[in-house]
Amino acid sequence: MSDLVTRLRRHNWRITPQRRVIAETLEGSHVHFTAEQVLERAVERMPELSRATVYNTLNEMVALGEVLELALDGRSKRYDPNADHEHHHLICEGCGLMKDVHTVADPADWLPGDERHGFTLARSSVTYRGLCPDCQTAP
Amino acid sequence: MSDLVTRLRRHNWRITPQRRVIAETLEGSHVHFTAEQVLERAVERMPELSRATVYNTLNEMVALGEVLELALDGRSKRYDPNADHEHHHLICEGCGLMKDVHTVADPADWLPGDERHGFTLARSSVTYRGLCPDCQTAP
DNA sequence: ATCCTAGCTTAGACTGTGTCTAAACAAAGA
DNA sequence: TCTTTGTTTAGACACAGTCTAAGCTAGGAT
Repeated sequence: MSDLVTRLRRHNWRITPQRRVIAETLEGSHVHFTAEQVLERAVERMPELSRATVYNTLNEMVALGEVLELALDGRSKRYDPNADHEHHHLICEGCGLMKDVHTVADPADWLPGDERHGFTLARSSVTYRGLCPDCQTAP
Repeated sequence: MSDLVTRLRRHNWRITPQRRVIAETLEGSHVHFTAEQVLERAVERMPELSRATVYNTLNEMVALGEVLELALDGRSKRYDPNADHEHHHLICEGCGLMKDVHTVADPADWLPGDERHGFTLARSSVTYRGLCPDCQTAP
């Protein structure tokens, strides 16, 4: 049973068969898929599923606050089902591998008041880039 | 005289009239333009400038390490001429306004060793999101 | 059970952003 | 001047994502 589906249901959001397949596909992997990758995998379980439904559904899950939308490379967006845990991302510049990581404190604490320009801060995210163990040895 | 042009020249990179106009357009503003915005403004000074040259030139300046490419919203990339100063970004979720900010320490210090998964860290960037003073009062 | 309505899904057209290609052009050195 | 190398150009192309109009489905009202 998908935990994401449970969270989505709490919003009184109809869980149609299509939406269930999409949510389970997203959550079933430990990497963060693009919309096309979600479509590709979800279609294996529901061949008539359309591209538009995948895009619509991902956008709605983001709007509900249960999925994070990551725009990290300027190519395609990636979707992260762990919106309920504060975390950040570590990306390999060689192969694109992405891992969730946790910092020792809230990044907002490192932004002094005179650097806030009167903004109210809602959220902060840190992106770390480097080379994963595989890409260090075989560049 | 554009400081970015000076930095670019150090790479033995030919400063053609087109490249100069593009670099000066980028640096002349305190906001971070998209490629299309650079084109739009640069064309006012050099009407025959082509779109391809703007994209090529921006990509080359990024490859030289003198301009940062920001992929923050999944729509278009933005280009930041201040690649020589370590800084981060504060974005208004209302109007999209983006400001450069400085943290009190290196974000890499906040990622403990057991969260690095064997990666070598090259760079870190923090994105703060919230509402700017204008958008707080007039949402 | 049937009908109605609201919302969901679909295929495909469309848009925006960026890349590629082939040809014309410019500059520097022999 | 001629050649070589690198730059610029217009337009075709590719990819990611959105929109539209039509059909479909589920659930409530009768």
